[in-house]
Amino acid sequence: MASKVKKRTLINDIASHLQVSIATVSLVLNGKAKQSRISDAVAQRVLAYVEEVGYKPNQLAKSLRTGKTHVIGLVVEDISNPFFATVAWLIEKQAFERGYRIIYCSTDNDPAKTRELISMFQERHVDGFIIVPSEGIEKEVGAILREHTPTVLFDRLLPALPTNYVVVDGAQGTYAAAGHLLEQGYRHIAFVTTDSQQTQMEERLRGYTRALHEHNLTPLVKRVTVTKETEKLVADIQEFIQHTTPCDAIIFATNYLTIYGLEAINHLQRRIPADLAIISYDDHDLFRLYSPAITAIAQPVESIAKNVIDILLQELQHPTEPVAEPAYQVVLPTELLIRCSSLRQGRQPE
Amino acid sequence: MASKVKKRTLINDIASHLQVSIATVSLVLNGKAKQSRISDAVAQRVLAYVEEVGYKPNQLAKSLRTGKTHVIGLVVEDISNPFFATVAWLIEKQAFERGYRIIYCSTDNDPAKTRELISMFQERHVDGFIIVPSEGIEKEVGAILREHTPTVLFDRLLPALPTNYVVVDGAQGTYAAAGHLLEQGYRHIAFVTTDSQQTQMEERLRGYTRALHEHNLTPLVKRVTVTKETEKLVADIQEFIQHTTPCDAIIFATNYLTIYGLEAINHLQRRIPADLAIISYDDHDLFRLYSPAITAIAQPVESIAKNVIDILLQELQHPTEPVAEPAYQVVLPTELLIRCSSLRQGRQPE
DNA sequence: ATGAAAGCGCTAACAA
DNA sequence: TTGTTAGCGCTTTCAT
Repeated sequence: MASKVKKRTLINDIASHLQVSIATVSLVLNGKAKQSRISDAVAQRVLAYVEEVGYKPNQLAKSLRTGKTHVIGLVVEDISNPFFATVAWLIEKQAFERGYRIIYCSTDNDPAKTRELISMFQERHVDGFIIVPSEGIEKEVGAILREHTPTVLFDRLLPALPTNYVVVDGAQGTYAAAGHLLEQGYRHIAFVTTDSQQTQMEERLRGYTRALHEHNLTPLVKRVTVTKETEKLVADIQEFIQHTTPCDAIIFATNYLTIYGLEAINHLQRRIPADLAIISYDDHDLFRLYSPAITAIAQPVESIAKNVIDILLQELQHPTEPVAEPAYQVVLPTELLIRCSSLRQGRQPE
Repeated sequence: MASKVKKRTLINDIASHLQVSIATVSLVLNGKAKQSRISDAVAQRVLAYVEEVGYKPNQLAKSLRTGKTHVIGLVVEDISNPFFATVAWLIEKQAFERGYRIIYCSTDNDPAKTRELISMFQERHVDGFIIVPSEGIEKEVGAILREHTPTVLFDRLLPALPTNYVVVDGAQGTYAAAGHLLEQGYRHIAFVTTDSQQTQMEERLRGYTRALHEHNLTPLVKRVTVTKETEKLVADIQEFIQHTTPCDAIIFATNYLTIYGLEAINHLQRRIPADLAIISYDDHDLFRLYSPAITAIAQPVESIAKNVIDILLQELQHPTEPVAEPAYQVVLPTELLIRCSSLRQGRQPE
């Protein structure tokens, strides 16, 4: 032994120093002094000494023993997307206050990576899951459910699975957005979405389509193939805009599609909203700042986070009997934030 | 017992099913079959059965026994900042490939929260730390060092502590930026920074100041108080711009300061770069997209991530003797990405 | 080449 | 009221 490493304090050290048994120490530390009728005097001495030496129980050992880690696994699509970052942050904050820790990871919407992450979280024995499910992971989520690990999905759901979830009424959002554009006099409204079949994307498309049909207009839908090569995405959108005539307005189905769309529109030198009106599903700091400011269908991030964590903690504390019908399925409304990008020339928001 | 929960497979189940001892199973699973001279036949049978039933060792028990968790704690200032998000993502990717998991948390630059997070990571027995230190946590980091837990700081360092670190030469970055503005003929160049005393912020200020002094110009420095209320920040910058005359160029010391600055400039209806040239320390997707595109002092994110993880894994695998001089202290260069916001009218980048 | 057994640090049932 | 002790699931030494 080259250098003597300072040994960490153990529960044993506490007990022997104080001349009490380790059970006493453990009980006091876990707030069970009263119910085990340990004298206040002893309890005080234990607490004081623990504080003094800064003793921290080994969570690994504790978790192994109790089967509880007080850790929640949060699996989102992309933690660098402001929407997920904000929701994750709010969830973390509230969970922390109630004694739970969050560990999060991004799936990049890749089913294989999602599977790997779920598996890793299971190995680490998370007490519960919060998942933004990518396509094709019904089996894995089903397995979690079967083990009765409390789980809440958000942003989108898996129709085949009876789970708790918190989602947003995207159809209502795009329906309102299209309605707003129609009211402004736009008639050739396109919708740019991804090639994903996920529920939230299909809902957004549905709201748009319904609005157009009600006005006897033909939907103009572009499904972009999602890829890491952003240049390809931009080029794809650019080509769509160029070849779609007439087209005087576009609703983008996600905030990043809007960003690529703005780049495409810049390349084409079209003016917003003079040549082309723009609305983004999901807001972004950039949209407030952009000139002109971009109209957005905002999602209620605080409410999403609050519902998700409330449901999960409820399940964690009072596990529901595994019945066919999950107890909590929440659908929240969006809010249309009208800014300059969707207004006829000369008009002002509000 | 209302419902029988399907028991998870244990190493015991594997051993007894295969009629071998648990030691054999463990050895095979940990790749020590050869060195323990276990027959290939047995090893194969074990592997096959483990695969078949999908057995996963309990990491909690494993870690408790070995003292290794194969988890690295990553403590950054704000995971929703694209700079940290990108570096974190790159670090995670490389760590994952080498069998390590990352758990990350944001400090919001709050020393109390930082302490809490470090403490939580220690309780969870992370094998190593990657830390973006907020001010006033020398004591905590010192304690980690004393326990010989491998640690790397990045983005900024703690001058009082002999640690491994990976930082960027911010002074060189702002010096070059100021030089570029001077070359473009700007003479009244301001510098907007925060009230933080952290090394990276001081370095950035130093580079700017040196450039101006070399040209016998007076530095115009604004230190903004960082706050959650973004309106206050914007108003603060706006007031500074309004009351600083003459002023024909500004270097912002962080990307978010630039974003607030742009909002302030919009309010004031100043044109970029006709009325005011702009350069941002640290790039951002938005800056490429903005009209006009914003010149930025870009940090080498890939290189930062690679250096950080290489150093940490090196220490994890071959712990250096705790000597006074830490082995790895890396300073990386920045790159000035010249875009339209810093060019005299009519000129084009490149 | 394989098995028995001693812990890692903690909790909680049971004894005293 | 407090102490003793049997595990939680795994790794690894040592004996066979």
